[in-house]
Amino acid sequence: MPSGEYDPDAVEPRWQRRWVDEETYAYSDDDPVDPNTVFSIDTPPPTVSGSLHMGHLYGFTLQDFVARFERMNGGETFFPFGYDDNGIASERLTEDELDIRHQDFERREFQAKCREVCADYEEQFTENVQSLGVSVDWNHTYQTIEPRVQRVSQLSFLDLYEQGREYREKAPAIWCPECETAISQVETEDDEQGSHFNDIAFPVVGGDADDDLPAEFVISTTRPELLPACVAVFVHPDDEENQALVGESAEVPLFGHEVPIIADERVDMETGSGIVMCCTFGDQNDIEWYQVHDLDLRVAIDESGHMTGVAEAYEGLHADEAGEAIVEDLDEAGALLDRRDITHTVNVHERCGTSVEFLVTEQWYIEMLDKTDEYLAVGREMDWSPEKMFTRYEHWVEGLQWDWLISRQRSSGIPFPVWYCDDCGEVVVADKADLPVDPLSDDPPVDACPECGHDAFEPEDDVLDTWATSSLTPLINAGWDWDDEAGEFTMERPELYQFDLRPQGHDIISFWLFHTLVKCYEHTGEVPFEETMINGHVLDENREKMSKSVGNVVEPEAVLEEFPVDATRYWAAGTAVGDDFPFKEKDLRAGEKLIRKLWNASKLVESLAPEPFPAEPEGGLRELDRWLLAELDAEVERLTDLLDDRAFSKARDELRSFFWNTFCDDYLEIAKQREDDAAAYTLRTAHRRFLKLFAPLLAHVTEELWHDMYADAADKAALADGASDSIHLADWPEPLGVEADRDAGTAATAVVGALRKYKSENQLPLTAALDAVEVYADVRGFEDDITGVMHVDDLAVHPDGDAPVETVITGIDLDYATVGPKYGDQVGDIEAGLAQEDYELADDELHVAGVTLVDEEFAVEEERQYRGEGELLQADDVVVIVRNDA
RNA sequence: GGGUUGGUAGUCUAGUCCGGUUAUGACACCUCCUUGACAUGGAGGAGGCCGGCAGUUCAAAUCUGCCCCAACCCA
Repeated sequence: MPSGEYDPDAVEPRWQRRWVDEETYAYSDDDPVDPNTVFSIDTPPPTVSGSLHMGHLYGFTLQDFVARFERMNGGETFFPFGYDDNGIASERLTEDELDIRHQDFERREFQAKCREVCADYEEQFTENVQSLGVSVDWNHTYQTIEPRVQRVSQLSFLDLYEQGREYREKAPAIWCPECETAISQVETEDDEQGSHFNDIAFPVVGGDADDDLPAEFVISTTRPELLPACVAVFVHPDDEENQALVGESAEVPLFGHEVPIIADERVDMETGSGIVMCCTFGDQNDIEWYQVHDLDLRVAIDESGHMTGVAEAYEGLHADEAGEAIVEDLDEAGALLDRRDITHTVNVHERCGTSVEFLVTEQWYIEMLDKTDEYLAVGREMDWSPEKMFTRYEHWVEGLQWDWLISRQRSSGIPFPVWYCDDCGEVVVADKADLPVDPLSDDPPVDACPECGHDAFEPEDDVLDTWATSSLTPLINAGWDWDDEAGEFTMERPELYQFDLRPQGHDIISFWLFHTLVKCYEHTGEVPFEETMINGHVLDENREKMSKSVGNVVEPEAVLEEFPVDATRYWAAGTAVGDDFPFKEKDLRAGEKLIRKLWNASKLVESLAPEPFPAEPEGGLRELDRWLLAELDAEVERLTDLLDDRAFSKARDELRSFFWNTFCDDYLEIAKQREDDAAAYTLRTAHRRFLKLFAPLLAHVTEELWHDMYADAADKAALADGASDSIHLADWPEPLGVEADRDAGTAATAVVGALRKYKSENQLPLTAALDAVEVYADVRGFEDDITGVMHVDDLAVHPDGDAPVETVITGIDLDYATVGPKYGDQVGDIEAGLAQEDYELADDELHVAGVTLVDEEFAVEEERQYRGEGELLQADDVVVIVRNDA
C-alpha cells in the first residue's frame, strides 16, 4: 500500500536491479514466436567510451517508450543491445588508456589489448544504461568485434564478392594522412579554416619571344606545397583575357617542369586570377581533370603527409612545413606576388579533423553508384518518423560521387577473408564454413593458385571499414549465418526480419541507415525495416549545441543526481520526434510533479476504495461513474493512436491533462463524498488503467504502485490482470465499451466549474455552502454529485424548462465555412449589413444585404439577462442561477 | 553556393500538410482558497495577432514570392 512520500532514490534502483535479475524483458526464443505480432527493434550500438551523455539518455529513452508500449500493446518484443567496439574509436581509446601506439604491436597483440580495455568500459557502460531503466533484453547483446559478428561481416563480404558487387582497384581515394588510411566519402566533413591565398607567377614557355603571349601569368593557391605535383594549368573557355594561353605551356616555378595549359569549363573564373593549377591531387576537381585529360601522375605527398622525392629539395618535410618553405623560396625568387589571409572550407576527416588528401592506392570498393535509384526506392518503402527526414536520405543518395571504399589500413578491425597469389595476384577468398578467418595467421583454403598453380600467397592485411560491419546489425540480431550443408543463408530468428523499427539519430542517416539499407537489400533483397524513427540532438537550455569547449555540457550523471529517472523520461517525451530540443530543467520539475501527483492520487484511491476489491455492483454504476469510464475509453483510444504514431509529446500532454484535470480535479473530488461500491469499483478500475497508460512513460513509479496496490495484494489474481511480475508485462488497456450520456456528464462538470468560479470570484472557500442553485440543463443523475462537492443546500434541476432569462441578440455569427464559398465577395456586404444591424430575422432565416441565409449558415449570438433573485452564471450552454445570502 | 528545418505571449511549445476568423498547453507572473491524497496543492486572472514585406482569396499563423535570423545537411 502506498504511503508517505514517494522515494525515487530507493524505488528506482530497486526496480532496475529486479528487471535485470528477473529477466523481465527477455525475448523468449524457446516458444515459437508469431512473426506477425513480434516487435523487433534494431537498436543503435553505441561506441564504447565509459560514460553516458545526454544524447544517449535521450535516444535510449525514446527507444524504450516504443519498446514498452509495443510490448504491452502487441506480442513479444525484441529489444537488444550492442556495443560498437570495432574500429578506430576503440583503437584510440586503447592507445590513450594504456599510453601505447598501435604501430608498436602485432595486430593480434594490439587487438587483444583493445578487447581488454573495451571490456572494462563496456561493463561500466552497461551499468550506466541499466541505471536509466530501459527495458533492454540483456540476454541478447553483441559486440561488433566478437567472433560471431566477425563471421557475419566476412560472410557479407564474400556474398557481395560472389554477387560481383565488390571490386579492388588502384585509383585516387580519399586519404587521411593522420590516421594513415583510406576513408570513404561519408567520413569527411567541411571545416572553416584560416589559410593564405598565395599569388604565384608562372612563366609562359616562349612568352618572352612572342609578342602575342604574356611573359607570365598568376595563379592563386592555398596549397603551394602542391607545386611539385602540378601537372597542368586550366583556363575557362569563356575567359577571353587569357584565351591566348590555351595550347601553350607553363613552367612551374622552383621546380622547372613544363605543364600544358588547357581550357576546361570546371574552372571557377571568380576565384583568384581565374587561372588554376591542377595537381595530383589537391581536390576532387583535380581527379576529374586527371582522368578526363589523361594527365601525368606526380605524387608529392605520401601516406603520412610528408613530401616525396618529387618535391626534390623539400623531400621528407611535412606538407605544412614544405608549404611554408616553398612560399619563402618563391618570395626570394621574386615569384611570390602577393599573400593574403583568407578563410575557406576544407575537407577534413570527421574523426580527427585532419585535412584529407587524395592518394592513388589499391582499395576494395562496394559498387553503389550504379544502383542509386534502387536504394532510393528501398528508402522510400519505409515509414519515416518524421517524414521530413526522408529528404536527407534522398539528398545523400542523389549526391553520391564515390563507390563505397571499405578497406582501411588499420591494425584493429575485422580482416578481409582474402589472400592474393604471390605470382599472378589472383584473389583467393576463404570458404564460408571457415569464417571467421584472419589471413595474417590463417592459411588460404587452397594449396595452389587456381589461376596459375603457384603455391605461395600474400594475405590481405587491410581491415574492413567499421560501417561495413555495423551496417549488418539487423542480420546480426536475426542470427544470419551460412549453412554449408544446405548451401544457403539462414536466420536463427527469422521472425525478427524485417525489423519493425530502426531508431537512430539524424546525423547518421548517411552513415548507418544508408549503409544498412544497401547491405541488407543486397543480401536479402528487401528493405530491412518497416519503420525508422529519427531523433534529434539534445541542446542546452539556450538551444545551443552542447560542446566541451563552450562548457555548456549537461552530464546525465548530474541530472540523475537531482531528479528521478522518470522525470528525465517525462522530459525526453517532450518534443516532436526528429526535432533538436533543449535540455529543460522546467520539464524535469514538471515530471517530478506529475510523479508526485500520481503517487498521491493513488494513496487517495487506496483509502477511498480499500481492499477487498469490489466487483461491479449489481445495482449498476452511477451516471458519474459511467461518464468517467466512458471518457477514459475515449482517452485510451486517443493515446493508443498517438503512441502508434510515435507522437510522444502529444501523448504525454494528453494523458497528463486527462489524468490531472478530469480524473483528479473532477472525478476524485466528487468521489471523495461517496463511500459506495460503485465509486470504489470505478476508482479501482480507472486507476489500474491509468497506471498502465502511464507505464511506458513513467516506468518506475507505475511499477512500484502496481506492486503496492495490485500485484502483491492478497487478491492479486483478480487484481493484477495476470501481470503479477511486472506492469510492463500487462496487456495494454482496450476500451471497456461503457455506455454513458457523455453530454450530461460534460454539462454536470460545467455546472461544477461555474460554481467553483463563482466561489473563487467571490473569494469564498470551495467548501463554502451555497443556499440554492437552479440548473437549466439535463444533469439528472448527477444531482447528488453536484450538491456534495459544491456544498449546495438546495439544488433544483430543470431538464426541459426554459430558463427565466431574457435573451438579447447581440450579434450574428456567420458560419464562414459555408457562407464564404457560397457567397464569395458578397461576404463583405453581408458583414457590413450585420455590422449596421440592417437585417431581419424570421423563421430561422436571415435576410441581409439582399440575400437570405438559412439556419445552418449563421448563429445568433445572444446574451442572457436575468432579473430575478440571485446571480446568473454562464457555463457553456448551461444556465445556472445561484442564490446565496451569506 | 545549394538544400532541409525552424522563427507563435517572459521562456518552451501545439496548430501550418487538408486556409474559415475568441491561437493550444506547460513554466514563470498576479489574485484568492488550508477542501478526507497532494500548498511540491486547488480555483481564477493578466500576457501573443503568429520573423519582415508583398501577393492570392470573401477569408491566411496556415497558400505563393522575396527578404532577414538560427540550426543542421551537402558542395
